[in-house]
Amino acid sequence: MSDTYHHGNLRRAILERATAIITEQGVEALSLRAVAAELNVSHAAPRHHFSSKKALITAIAADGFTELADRIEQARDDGFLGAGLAYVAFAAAQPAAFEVMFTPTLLDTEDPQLAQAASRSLELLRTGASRHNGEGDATALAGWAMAHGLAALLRSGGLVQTGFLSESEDPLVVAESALRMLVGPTVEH
Amino acid sequence: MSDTYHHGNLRRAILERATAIITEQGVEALSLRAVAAELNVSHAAPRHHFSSKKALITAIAADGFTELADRIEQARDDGFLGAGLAYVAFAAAQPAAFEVMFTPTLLDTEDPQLAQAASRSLELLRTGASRHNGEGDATALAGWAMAHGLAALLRSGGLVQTGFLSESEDPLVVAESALRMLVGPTVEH
DNA sequence: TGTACATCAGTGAACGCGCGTTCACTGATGTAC
DNA sequence: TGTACATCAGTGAACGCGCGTTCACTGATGTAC
Repeated sequence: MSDTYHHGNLRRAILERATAIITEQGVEALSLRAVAAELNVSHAAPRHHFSSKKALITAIAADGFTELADRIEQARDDGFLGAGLAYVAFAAAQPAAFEVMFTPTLLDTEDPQLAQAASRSLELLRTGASRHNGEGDATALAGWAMAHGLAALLRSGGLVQTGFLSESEDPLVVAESALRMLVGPTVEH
Repeated sequence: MSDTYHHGNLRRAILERATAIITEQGVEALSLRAVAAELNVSHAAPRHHFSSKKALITAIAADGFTELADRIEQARDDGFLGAGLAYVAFAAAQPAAFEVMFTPTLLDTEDPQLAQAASRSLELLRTGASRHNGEGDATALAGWAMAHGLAALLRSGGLVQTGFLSESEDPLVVAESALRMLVGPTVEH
């Protein structure tokens, strides 16, 4: 594979390397040239797949929103709690995408793929949150905020650093008990 | 002031310009040279006040944590709700600092000023949240997460864009009702 | 089955640019005597 | 009050670097006939 002229799946490989760099060193550290170099490909090669750096980041965000939507959809039977946990689990699994998805200065917000994926997942978040327990938008908003906050603080290391969460605790368990405070002790489904 | 050789308070001026740039265009757009140029000062001048770009960002974060701590302290009589609202209000007032405070890749985490300011405000967050209503760490964690999530989503425009929040609504009112869900209908203080 | 050709995916040299950093310097300020 | 001097805060030229982008190119692939 590495000795052929054509890479085979350079587009996917670029997305994966870029994601890894963002995860490890943050978006500021991302450069097209570094990605190309790590893939042993000329620095002009990525241009056939992404017309600019912003386009690459936008694609990462769009993929992220798609995966997030899929996860929420899969958790739809678990209503509010399911949606919230799916959100936190997604952020933990895809920290790079999460970092980039909510930073509009990095994105081409006009991009139709991104716009569609984003609105699909936010729509699911909204309806999925209230479907099974008749909660209103206020609860959905509170749940989104809490899930988002948990995800962001987990990513930044804030929770562990302050001792709110010990290394050994499962973030999802903590997330569940936090989210439960919003819907009361009622047993769901 | 602009016609003297000495600027007078270049350090403060740099912090302010840098903060404005981050607020308007994100951290990625920040450069020492651009800040110096906007202040009509040679590009080497900032070095007398900040030894590197990271040091500048670290100073912004440290100032941010100090202001956050002050705000939480002032709201201490309002317990959990006060701390949460102070947090959201701070993020709304100082979006640049907020953006930078929880992105460790941008910071010199060894910096003693930063470390001290950060731990002071997180300590206040923790104790302030539980002081007046005997809530445990679980509620404090949930409150922090919710406040952080609200702040982040307000900053990214996510809440308005998805229609969860209309342009005319006061974010703090929304934040209060969301935070209240965590402590129940009980009237405080 | 074999040839011609269009298309796609890569190369590698070159560009200009803005960046952070270094350096020897100079002007302004404050203090000791 | 005046002079000498240390210190501080700025200047401006120069550095090397990595970046995104452009361009003419070439190798590989797939399809029409």
